[in-house]
Amino acid sequence: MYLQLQNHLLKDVDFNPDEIQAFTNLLSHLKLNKKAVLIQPGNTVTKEYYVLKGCLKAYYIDEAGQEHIIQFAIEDWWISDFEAFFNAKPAQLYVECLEDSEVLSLDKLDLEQLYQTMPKFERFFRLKVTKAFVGLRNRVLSGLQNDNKARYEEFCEQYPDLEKRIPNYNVANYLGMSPESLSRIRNSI
Amino acid sequence: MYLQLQNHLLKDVDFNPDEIQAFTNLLSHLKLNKKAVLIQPGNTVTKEYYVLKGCLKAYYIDEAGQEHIIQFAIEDWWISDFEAFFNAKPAQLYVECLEDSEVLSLDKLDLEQLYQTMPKFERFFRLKVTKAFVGLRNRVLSGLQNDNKARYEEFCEQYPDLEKRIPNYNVANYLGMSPESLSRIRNSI
DNA sequence: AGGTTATCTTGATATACATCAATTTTTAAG
DNA sequence: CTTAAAAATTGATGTATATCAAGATAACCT
Repeated sequence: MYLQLQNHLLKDVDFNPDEIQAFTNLLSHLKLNKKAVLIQPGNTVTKEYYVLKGCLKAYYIDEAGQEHIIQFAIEDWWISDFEAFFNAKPAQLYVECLEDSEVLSLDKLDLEQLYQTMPKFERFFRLKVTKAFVGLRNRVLSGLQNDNKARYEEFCEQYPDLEKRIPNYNVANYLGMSPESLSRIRNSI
Repeated sequence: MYLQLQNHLLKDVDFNPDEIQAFTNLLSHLKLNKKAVLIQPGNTVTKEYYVLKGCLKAYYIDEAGQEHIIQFAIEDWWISDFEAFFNAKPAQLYVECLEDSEVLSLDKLDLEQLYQTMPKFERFFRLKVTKAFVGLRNRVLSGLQNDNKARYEEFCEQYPDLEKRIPNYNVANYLGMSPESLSRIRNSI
């Protein structure tokens, strides 16, 4: 049984074994290859994904064909097209594996039911979204405040594990700069 | 009794009158003048604020003395230094009135207790944070994707009321551009 | 291993936008 | 109303960083 997930759950809320069991019962285990696509624009997004192993990215492709990475996810992170998931809209994002990965998928309807029977999960996910919200707020702030170099250094401090695992041009994209610029920055450090 | 707030609450969750009453009892009504400061860096942030009337901004001042606006709030919005509020850290932001305003303040401890007795409020604020999260995610995306002009146009579409009420240089700041650039953009439309 | 594709680097050029400085317009205050 | 302060405009200049192009490494596949 997913010890990793159990620790993840208990970090924020003290669930009892029954609750953890109930939650675990809702999950499906998926094994995915690198480059596998979990979500595509237009899809109905009924799942969010907890990463057991591997690395994924969520990104948007604009009208000009440019990719924009909104989120990475490694072990212990959740990923989805959250706007689509929360608001039952068609997906706007791709969610794709950057490495061979294993994830647990959680269905929205199952989750809604769980909220009714076990409100502690409402708390759990409120706390989760709150953290994600604060993280995004700091990303916005970093974008307003820092130049490319400072933003990159901040990224390395904040996500040292990510920086090592992810192709450089993906990091550049996430930070809103060209791969060439990132290369020059790395060279100058 | 705050009809405005009542509608705000009922938009997302169907509270009964008792629940609304219980919630309302926790709130304090504040009247504030333009330029009044609700939160300053270093403060312990125990409150979040619901805007009945008026307009406020939350902003960060960096080491270089530069202001960076993270959030505006007008009628029906919530504002605070949410990172400090949620994580019980010292404030990093200022929260300040751009107009004479009236707000309702909600204390964190009271809210925590309310969550225990009436879990529907946990749901309400989960939904609130979720919306805020999605909004920020779109702000990040807009920053990655658009140039100054496109970002400004998007802002005007999304917050037509704000655009009219707020000094131009505040809008520019929020969008991460210079007031001069915004002026030229406005002239070119 | 050897070849093919993906990723990273480096230099030259272009450009969006910031910054600086001065003026005009608008708003506020006595 | 008058004057001062705040906000917006306009032009001239500078700079960070994108883009384009080509070559060098590194990773991947059969």
